[in-house]
Amino acid sequence: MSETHDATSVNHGRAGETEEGSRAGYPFRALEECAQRRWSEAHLFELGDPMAAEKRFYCLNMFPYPSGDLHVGHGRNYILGDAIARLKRMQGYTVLSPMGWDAFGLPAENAAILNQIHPAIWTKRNIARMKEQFHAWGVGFDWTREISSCDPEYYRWTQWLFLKFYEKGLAYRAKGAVNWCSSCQTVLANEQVEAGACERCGTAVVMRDLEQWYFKITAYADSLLDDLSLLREWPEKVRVMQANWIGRSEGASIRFAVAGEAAPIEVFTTRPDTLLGATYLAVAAEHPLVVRLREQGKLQADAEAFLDRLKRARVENRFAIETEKEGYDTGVRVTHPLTGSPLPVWISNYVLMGYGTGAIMAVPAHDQRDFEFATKYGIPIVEVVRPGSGDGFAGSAAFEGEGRMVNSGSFDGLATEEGKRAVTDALTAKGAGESRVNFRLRDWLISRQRYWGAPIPMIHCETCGVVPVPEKDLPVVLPDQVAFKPTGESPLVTNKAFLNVPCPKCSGSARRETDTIDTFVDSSWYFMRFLSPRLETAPFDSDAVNRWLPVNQYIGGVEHAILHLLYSRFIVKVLRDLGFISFGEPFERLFTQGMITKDGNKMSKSKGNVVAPDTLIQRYGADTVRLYTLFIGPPEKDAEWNDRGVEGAYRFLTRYWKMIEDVPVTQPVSQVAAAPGSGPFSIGFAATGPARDLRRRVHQLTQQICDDMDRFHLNTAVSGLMQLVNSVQDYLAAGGDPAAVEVREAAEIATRLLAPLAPHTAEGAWEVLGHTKSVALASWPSPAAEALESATKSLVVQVNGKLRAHVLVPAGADQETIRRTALADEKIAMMTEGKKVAQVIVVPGRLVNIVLE
RNA sequence: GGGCGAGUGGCGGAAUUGGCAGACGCACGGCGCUUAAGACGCCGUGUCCGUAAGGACGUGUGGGUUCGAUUCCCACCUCGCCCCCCA
Repeated sequence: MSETHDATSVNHGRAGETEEGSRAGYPFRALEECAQRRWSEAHLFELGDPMAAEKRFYCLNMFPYPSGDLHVGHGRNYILGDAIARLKRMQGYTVLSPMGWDAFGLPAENAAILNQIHPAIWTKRNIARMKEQFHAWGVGFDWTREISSCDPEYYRWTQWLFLKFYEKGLAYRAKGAVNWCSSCQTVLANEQVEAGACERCGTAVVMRDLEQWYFKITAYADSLLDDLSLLREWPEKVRVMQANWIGRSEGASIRFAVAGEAAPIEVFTTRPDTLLGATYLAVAAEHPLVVRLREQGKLQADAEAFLDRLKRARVENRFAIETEKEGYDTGVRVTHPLTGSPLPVWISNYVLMGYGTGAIMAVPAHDQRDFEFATKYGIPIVEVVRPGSGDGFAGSAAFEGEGRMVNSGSFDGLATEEGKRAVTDALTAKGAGESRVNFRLRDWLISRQRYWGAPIPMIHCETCGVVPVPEKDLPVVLPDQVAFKPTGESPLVTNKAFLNVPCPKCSGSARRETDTIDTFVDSSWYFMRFLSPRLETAPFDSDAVNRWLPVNQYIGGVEHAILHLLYSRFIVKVLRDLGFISFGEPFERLFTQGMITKDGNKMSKSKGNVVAPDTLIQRYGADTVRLYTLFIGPPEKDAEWNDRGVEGAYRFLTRYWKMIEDVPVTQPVSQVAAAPGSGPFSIGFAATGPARDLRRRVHQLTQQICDDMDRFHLNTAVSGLMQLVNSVQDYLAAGGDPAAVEVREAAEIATRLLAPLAPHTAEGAWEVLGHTKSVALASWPSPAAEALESATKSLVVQVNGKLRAHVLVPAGADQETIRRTALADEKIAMMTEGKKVAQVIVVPGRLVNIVLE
């Protein structure tokens, strides 16, 4: 800690030296420079040896994609995290608050294509710019631990992760349907598809089958779902979203034998009890049966036209509320597993290949979609469930409720739950099905035909097949020299030196995998790398990681509620099962902050409503921007930015600074109070009078602000601080003694409470108050019990629930005293005169309610 | 269609467990300071009636529970977000 610095530095230059000569204010610029120099010299934000820390707090903001300029909406995230980190530090924790860059990704590559600038240079430039902005905000990260996912020393371990997954059979290669733009000749992420068209060129996107790499996240579906219950300190909303995404449902798997085919059609249903009501099967256009029929030329000519139309419509209508159901009878017949009767197989657009098996048994009487389809195409409808009371299937709509089975032979009379079991048992006995749990979650497609990502560390050998790159050869370095113009293959194909390598197994000629790893993999483990960012022998130091994780507080946008947070949980679980770490969840407490809007819209460059922090910081100072950002509303909710509101925050800081300057410089209260033998009152706090009232008020507000901070109610913590400063001003305006020790104490408490929120100003104020150590390391205040004490208590008196009077009673008065005092009140006595009092409710410490008959 | 939120002054919002609705700030109005403007300071500011004292009403709508409801329950309306033919 630096103890020697120029104590007068912050007093130079009073306000007003900004562009607006008339503006009163405070010397925020000098304060910022002084405070930031001080933090940096003291290495305040640096963790040092992670194993040395006893009381630990890992506070993490989601690392950003370095897209360039940050706006005030981004700032909210980091200011919030910084405030929490600073709070925890003052509360005595050793805090780890690192920052890094999710630096691989598409925008860099698009910039390369558009502006002829290499993604690496573009990314580096943006990182430098954003780092400057973090500094300008006074956000304190441990920059000695900075990481960037596009550095070979980082992505080497992303590749290592891939190899470990591959070894355990959790990474595999398979054919899959992907979004394809025929004009750009490239695969698109779902996010890049806008209204069915390529976001860049507007060409209609089509689905195309490609060999892709997958991570087997479905193997962890159960534990990802079950462990959500351990995440008590996550927002309910996020847990629900993840549970829905995983989408567990119980039912049965049923196989229908296909006439003339060896492979049966397998369907999943949650209502096996309705099996006897099934009158047809429907399959998705991409279903293997359809593919097979096409290959064998068994489809009529009009079928091709139908499939083509479906495919196009699927893409175009992906955002439509409801699409008209369409079908095509394949002519194929399957056998009902229980009755043996033939059922037609239709292709329909309402069956999705991405869910279940891509085939359904259709029960028109008991599923609305099937009902609409059967009605349209004249397919028979058979009622098999009848409710105990109320209306069942009536012919105008499907009945989807529960009841007793009918028209189902020996199953008739069974209730829905019994029926499900009985039918499933019958199927199992025949070898035509069994009970089954189905998940909506699909395996994670991680290959990208893109340049700016970590190369998948695999080699394709003509003789040995797919061979992993040996661990010792990592990283597989991404070459600089490639052609960026999209061709349908990864740009890496264009670099022959990269592409052609000897096979690690047989040394024969082989080709590198040219796809890169989805950047979501990069960001699924970075929080562990921060503990040992330069380690060259492993992705992370297991001891340090086991000591510091799970992350105590994770902060980020709710838009990551599903993918990033689910993937991170998955990777952590796998690493635990592989024995690398000892914990199974990455983030103990999650906070998802709301968006900042402007004119009712999300801030974005395209909308032109971005509020840049730079000019605001220039004009009002970083602390004003920080304070307003926190004051704008509850951090978890969206909030509307209002430039006028910034003025209010500035005015407050100016008033606060004036208060600090007006406090006579004597010894700091904390030092006097720490003198031997001095009790709380021995340094001269008044026992009664305005100074006593001020002190009580200050400590009440301290209590409120401490609670608010702990509960993330930073908006009300700011308002509490405003009230604290106001109460000192009111005291002085009423003729209170500025030299009173209560004023000094208030100034000191206010400064420490302000330190996490407006750190530069608080740092300077602390110095003005005569302290030599940084306020960032001062102890967090707590209210003094004796300061909160009061001889009397004001209670509310209601008559019939309506506020009528206030009465003053001695603190701790018993119910009878309170009751008598209330009834004796002049106004209350008038109101109750001549009326019968039916009841008197006394809530000690709060109110009295007199109920008249 | 399903899930999750949210509806409080002119605006952002406050109200730990059911207990003084509108804290704090913005904006606005008045006054002071100023030649003036700005900045700053003081006062006022939910609606209606009233000169005032005071009173009535009031947290999306309707009902309920309660001595007491912004808070709990039921129904409805509106808005936002997410997943969307999930079998």
